[in-house]
This record gives sequence, C-alpha cells and structure tokens, in this order.
Amino acid sequence: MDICKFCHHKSKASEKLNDSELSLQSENCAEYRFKKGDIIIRQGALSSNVIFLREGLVKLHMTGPLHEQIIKITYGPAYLGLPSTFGDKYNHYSVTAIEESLVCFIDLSTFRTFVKNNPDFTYQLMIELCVNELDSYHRCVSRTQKQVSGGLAENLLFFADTIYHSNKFELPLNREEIGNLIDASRESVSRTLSNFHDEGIIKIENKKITIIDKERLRLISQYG
DNA sequence: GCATTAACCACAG
DNA sequence: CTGTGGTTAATGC
Repeated sequence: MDICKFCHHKSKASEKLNDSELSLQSENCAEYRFKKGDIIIRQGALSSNVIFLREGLVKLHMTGPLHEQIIKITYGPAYLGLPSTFGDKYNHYSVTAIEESLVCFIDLSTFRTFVKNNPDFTYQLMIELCVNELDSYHRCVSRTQKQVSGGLAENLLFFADTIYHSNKFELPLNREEIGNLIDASRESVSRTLSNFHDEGIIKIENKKITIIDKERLRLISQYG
C-alpha cells in the first residue's frame, strides 16, 4: 500500500520521507472525510493520533469561561493537533470542519520514529510550528488592539485572499462565530457588515460576500 | 459635557 | 439565524 507516496496533499515534512517511511506511514494511518459541522477533535479527549488535514477548512476553538472562542481558521494541508499531541496528553482545543474536509489520522508511534530518525522531516515540522507560532502572535495583537471594523476587515481579506482566492465568496461562519473569532458580539458583526455594505465597501446577500473596495478594506484593517 | 464604540436586550422577519 | 433600535457603560477629548 502506497497511498501516502502518491498523495497529492503531502505536508512539507512528509515530502522528506523516503519510500519505505512513506509505506510505513501508509500502513499506519486512516483517512476520513468530514462534513461541514462535524467535530474532528474534541476538547478534553485524549489525543492519541497525529491528525493531518489534507484538504478542507476547519476552525480551532476552545470553551472559555464566558463563551466559545475561535482560536483560528486553518486550511489544508496542515497538521491539526501537534500542540495537543506533543505538548500534553489530551486535546486543549476542539477542531470542527467548516467545509468538507479530508483528514488523515496517523499512528503516533510511527510518526515519532520519523521525528527521531529523519532530520529533514523534523526540520520541516519545526518550520511549520514556528510559522504557526508567529502567526498566532500577530493574531493576538490584532485581536486585542483592533476595533470591530478593523478585525472584521482583516478577516474578510483573509477569506478572500488566503482561503478563496476571490473577491466573491460565501462566509463559512455565521455572525456569532465571526464574533467569537474577532472578539465581538454577533450584533456588532451584523451592524459592521451592514455599515461596510452601506459605504459601498462590500456587497452582502446573507452569507455571500463581494468585496468592492479592497483598498478601503485594507485601510480599515490596518488602522481600525 | 459630548462623541465614539460596543455590549446587552428585545423584537421582527 | 439576522438586522435594527433603544439603552447603558466605558473611554477619550
């Protein structure tokens, strides 16, 4: 079985695996297709596998003292639970598919042998972790310092530029979830979206968004 | 004081 | 699940 060898959605790290390692991984993993809304990782449960998002879109979220907090939106290919898998024994956060997602569960001890025996693999893994950490610092600063309009603008640009590569897209989250992502109430999200619409910056029909004035949105994201 | 921002509540589609 | 209006609190001139 060489499903991993011929996979078109390898992680940067697993591109460094040799043929025998790839076939070992093939024998010790299972793939599963999640539908929108399905929970992939549950906060509090034991984490006994390495979980790799091959393709799709998910939200990482955790239950806070007041409400659910969305930590970040992640798209494939990406490892999903490394901080939980290696940082502790249980999942510190949940992962839920917000679009259909193809996920591979990789046996932890198999993965560990790659980490220990293949430096190129480990190096790529380390890069991914560091990029994630840098990104989380940036998002932390944005979240705490930007007002609602700035945070919203930033995330609309993120969906358009990074996720959908189009100025026209359908929001994969409802207003409350966007609020939980940018630290705002669902009412503020509604109102701010309406304001953007009225000012001709975007067009909204329910969850369909069209960005009209991207420059303006960038300015709001920067200064708002 | 006065303006701005945003949360909370209520109510209507 | 959304959008809007009224109200209230905090913050900054």
